[in-house]
Parts: sequence; structure tokens; C-alpha cells
Amino acid sequence: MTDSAPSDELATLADVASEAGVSTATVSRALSGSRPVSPDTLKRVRAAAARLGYRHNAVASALRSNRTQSVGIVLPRYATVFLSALIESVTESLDAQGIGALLRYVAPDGADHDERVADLLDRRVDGLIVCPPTIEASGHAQRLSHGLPIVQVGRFLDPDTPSAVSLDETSSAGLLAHHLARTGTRKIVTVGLDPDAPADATRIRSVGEACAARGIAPGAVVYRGSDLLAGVTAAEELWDAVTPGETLVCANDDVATGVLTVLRARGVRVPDDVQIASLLQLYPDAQGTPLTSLRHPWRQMGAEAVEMLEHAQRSRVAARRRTALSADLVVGASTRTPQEES
Amino acid sequence: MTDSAPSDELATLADVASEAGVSTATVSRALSGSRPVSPDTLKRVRAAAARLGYRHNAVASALRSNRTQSVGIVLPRYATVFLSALIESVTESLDAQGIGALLRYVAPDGADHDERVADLLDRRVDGLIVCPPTIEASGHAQRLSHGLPIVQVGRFLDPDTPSAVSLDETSSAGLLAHHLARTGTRKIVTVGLDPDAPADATRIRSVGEACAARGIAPGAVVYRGSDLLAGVTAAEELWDAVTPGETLVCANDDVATGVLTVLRARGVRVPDDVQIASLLQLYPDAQGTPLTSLRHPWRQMGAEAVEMLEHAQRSRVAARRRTALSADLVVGASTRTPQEES
DNA sequence: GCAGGTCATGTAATCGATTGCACACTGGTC
DNA sequence: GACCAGTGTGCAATCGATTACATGACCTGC
Repeated sequence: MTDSAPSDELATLADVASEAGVSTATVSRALSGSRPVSPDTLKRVRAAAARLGYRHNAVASALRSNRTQSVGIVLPRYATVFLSALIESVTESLDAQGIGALLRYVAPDGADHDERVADLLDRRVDGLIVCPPTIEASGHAQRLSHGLPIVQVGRFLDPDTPSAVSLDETSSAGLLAHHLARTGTRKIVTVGLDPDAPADATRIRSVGEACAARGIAPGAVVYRGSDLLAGVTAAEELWDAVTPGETLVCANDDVATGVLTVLRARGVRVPDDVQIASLLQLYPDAQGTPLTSLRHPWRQMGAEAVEMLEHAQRSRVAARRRTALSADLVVGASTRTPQEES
Repeated sequence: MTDSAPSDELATLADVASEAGVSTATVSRALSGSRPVSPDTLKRVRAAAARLGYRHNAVASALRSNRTQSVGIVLPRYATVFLSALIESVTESLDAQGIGALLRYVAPDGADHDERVADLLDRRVDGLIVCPPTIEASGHAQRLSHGLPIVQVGRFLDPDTPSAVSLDETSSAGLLAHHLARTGTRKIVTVGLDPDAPADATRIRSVGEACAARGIAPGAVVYRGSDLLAGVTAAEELWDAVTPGETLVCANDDVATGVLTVLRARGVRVPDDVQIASLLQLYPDAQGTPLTSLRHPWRQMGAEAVEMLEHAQRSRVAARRRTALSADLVVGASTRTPQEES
């Protein structure tokens, strides 16, 4: 196998052109298919390209055509599965069309958000999918992007962002409230949601209204943070005050686990005396589902975001388009089985 | 506020040059700092750039300088936290230097691996961090990259890859064996590792040897798959044959959870009669650590990979450099507390 | 036989930043 | 006063693909 001097440098379009005895224009058209070439030329060009080991240079192509075939993704740096599910589903949709994903993480408080977004813009991404860490960041992202297609995903969405995918709080809360009503809940206590944070307040209200509509009384709102330790702390304060028929609705699985652990240690029977539910599933339900929780539709949200982005790229006019997807209720061992089987 | 015709197009170097009354060369040098310019010029250029809202064009820069300031990351599409920890730690290290991360997922069986790697190469990434889904993929990645700096991470590493970060199987197994010996284990059974898969076989051997060295007898190797269901299946076959003093060493948390659930349901007391340990922690240990498992050092592996990559980029000569990092042992409720307190 | 059309291909400008080379100027030295 | 070193700038080529426009070949129909 005597390679014909496979020079150290990569072959360019011009090399292929001279090898095939045609112009660079023809090679470009033959390989990209942007315009028809004769079958004979096509064959010759392909052969020449293969012989030289030609590889398309995406950088040069991007410069000239002003399209990088890549989108930027900005996520807060919470190490959780749901973000990884979002990334996977987004990249999956993008890969299918040969679009690359340029990933950047920002601090959960949004400190470096604008900087990261600007960097992606400097790289001339064709679009942006942003999960803003705060409402302000959401507004900034929109402003910075300056006309570039952008889709926002998550809870912290500026009311003015035209394209956004979020959780359907109302219907998700309804799903949970329905289950709680059927398992005999008469009152709920909310643990781990901050009533002073707008996004949390919205969720508190959605849950409260969904419960009220089903005859369940919205009770205290206890906020001591939103991690495992916060759950423990809150439960230590609450455990001897809870009464049968109550359900402790927790912000997420970590809080719920803390609460559950303390309650059981104190001799409170869960779910017999008190039930516990989580509003945000953090761990996939492969491990015996100890908790009843809402599984957020991250994969669908990712797919929807990509679709929206494509839509925004196609149509010049930026129509407002917001989608809210409902969570699934995963029933675990922290709530009872519903009474009617219907 | 009468903006001076902020034309729809983004300003270019040439625009800034004419605005500042200097040449494009000077602007480039002033803004990048690649060569000194006079303080006065610097100020004028900066002012002009700010006035026009100039933004660096990374694409043009990449074409000319032949450096994209980005690295490609290739990961198998397992939706697990540990990969997300790896991504986070890698991007964190890269961000600090203004390097972008181009992310691509491949099928767990490696079907589309070569394609994805080739795409990243076409995008002219400056380096590659690959977690190969199979040993063959590892070899391909090395060959395809053709001189480009590449670091491989994970279990499926071709013996010839020069730069690789992996788990230190020996020391990790030692950590676990030490704990098992101190908790009275006399014999182990391995569940969920495939003795016919080279990577699994290595792990079986490491664990076997570490145990043997501490007077624990390596017992049966049971393989019925490596997910939750496999754990259940295996446990149904094993439960009435296990004897006190045995520890079931499972491939990962899912298998271990399956085994644990069945054993408890069958009345086997864990950890009193039988102990269970997992060789791969899948879920962060925030939730009450029901399982004793090995927490793999994903974050350190990510940081190490980036460092290796930089090293490879700096030094022309590609020295062989392989690092193996040890796991941490997280002791949970599925094993007893060690006897000596020392 | 010729206007008008289609089709494949070539020519050369272009995208926007970087950089080798050349040049001008300043200041110091013998 | 001639020479040299050092510093700051500018000119223009360059990276590699894309594409508007031009060209020429060939066909069709009257």
C-alpha cells in the first residue's frame, strides 16, 4: 500500500479540485449537493476527495456562509440528573440534523451568566437554548442575543421572552392534588419552597389552588432551605405537630428524604399517619420508588426546545410561542394507595 | 440617545480600524494583546470598539489562526449522574481558560461513534476528550484523531492509547475488601458483572484478588444483566443459597437495589445475615445512603483529563501518560459497621 | 437558421481576523 | 554624523469554502 505522499497537512477543496481536474466551485457543489453536477463529475470528485482523504472544514464554511451549524446551550451548574436528561434530549435532536451543541455552565446565582452567553455569541452560534438561573438572567439572555433565535427553558423566565418551554404548574399540581385527595389528605404543609422567591411562590400557589379545588386545606409554608438538611431541620420542628390526614408536600426529593427520615425516626408512620410527596423528582425511579413525586418532563422539554428553535430560525418574524408541559406523577411508598380503583 | 446608525450588521475589525483611524492590524493587536501598541492607540481602539459595539468573531479568528479554542467531548448516552459530573468538571476547567466544549453523545454500543468523532474533527476542535463506549471505539478514536491531542476517560481503553484517565481498580477494590474484611465477610459473590466482557473481567479479578489477600474467598460470579431487573433476577436465584458471612458484591447501585429488595422481601436480613455492596455508585449519597458503594472520582477525572489535554497540546512529542484515580468508599446501611474502631 | 432556454462549469470576490515583512521614527553610542 | 537597536504601525497575503455572475454547450421549436 503505497500512499501517494499523504502530506501532513489536510487536503483542501483546491487540492481536490486540481486532483479531479475541475474548479473549486464544482467540488464544493458536488460534495455539498448545493447545486447539481453531472454524474460523471460527481464520481470523479468523490474519488479524488477519497484519494486525498479530504475532510470538510467546518470553520471556513461557517465563515463564508455565516452559519456555524451549532447552537449554544447554557445551563446552571446544579449537578442533577434532570439537567443531564435535558442535555441528552437536546443533543439527540440536534445530532440528527448535524448540528453541534456548544455547552456552557453558569453559576446557580447567575454571576457569570452574561459573560458565558456573550462568549457563545462571539462563537457565532446559530441559536441559543438557555436555562436561566434567575429571572434577571432570562431577561439579559434575551437582550444580549439581539435577534438571534433563542429559546428559554425552565422556571426562571422573563415574562417577555417570546419562545419558552416550561412546566405546566397548574396541571402538574392538579395531578398531585388529585392523588392526595384520593388518598385521604385533608390538609397540606409545604416544605422547602421559599415564599419570597417568585418562582417558588408561583408553585406554592398552584399547589394550594389545586388542593383547595379538591377540598384539601392549604396549610403552613415552611422554608428552611431546599436540600436534605433543610428537610431534616423542618421535620424536627414539625414532627410533633402533624396530625393524621396531613400530607407534607416537599420542594424536591432531597427535602422529602430528609423529612421522611426524621419522621420515621420519631415514630411517625409514613404513609399511614402522614403522607409525603415531592414536587420535583431528582433521581430516576429505578430504585424502589420510596417517594411519591412529580417527574418533570425534561426529555420532552428538550425536544420541544429544539423544535421551537428550528421554527424560530425558519420564520423571520419572531412570533411569541410558549409551551408548558405537564409532569408525570410517580406514586411511591410515601403515600397510600388511592381508595377508589375506578 | 441618538445612536450613530447602529447598522443591523455587526461591526468588523475594519470598521473599528477606520473609526479609530488606524489599520486593522493595529486593532487586532490592541484588542488581543498579541503585540504591544502605544497606550494612546490602545485607548482610541478600545473606545472605537466600544462605540461600535464590536464583538470578536471567533469563526474568522479560528480560520486564520488555525485554533478554534474548543475541545470536543464524546460520551456514551447513559443517562446517569456520573457522566453529568464529568461534563461539569470538564467544562468548568475549560471555561476558566475560555475554551468551549462541543458535546456529542454516542450510542452505548458505539454504533455512531466514529461518525461523531469525525464530525468533531471536521469542526477543527483543538483537542478531544473521549469516553469510549467500547474498547474498539477507543482504538478508532485514537486512529481517527490522527495526531490531534486526545485524552480518553473511562473503562474501555485501548491499551495503546497514550493519554488516558481511568479508575484505579486495584486500590478501589482494596478499599472495599478492607471494609468487607473488617465487617466479617468470609466469602463474596459477584452479581452483575459479565465475566466474558474484558472490562468486567478485569474488575472481577481486581475484587477477587483484593479479597483473597484479606482472607476472603472469591465465590460465584452471577451475571443476569446489570440493571435493576438483573439484580432482582439474580437475587431470586440466589436468596436461599446464601449463607451468613457472605457479601453480595454488585456491579452498580441498580443491581444492588434489586438484590436488596428481593432479599429483604424473602426475609433475609441485610446486613445482619448477608451484606451487599455496590462497585459503582449511581446516585449521589444525599438520600440516606441505603447502600455501601464505591463512589468513582468523576470530577477529579474530568479535571485530570483537561490537564492532560493541555499538556499534550503544549508538548509536541506525545509522551505516554496514564493516570488511575481511586474511588471513595461510601459506607451505607447494607453493610455492618467495622468491628475494630482504631 | 436562429432566438430563447436549460444545464454544467468556471472565475473571482468574499467572509473577518491574523501575521510576516517592511518601514518610519526615536534615542543612544562611538 | 553615521550606525544600530528597539518600538509602534501599516500593507497585503492568507486561512478554506461559498456563491453571484459569466460562459459555453446543447437542445427545442418555429
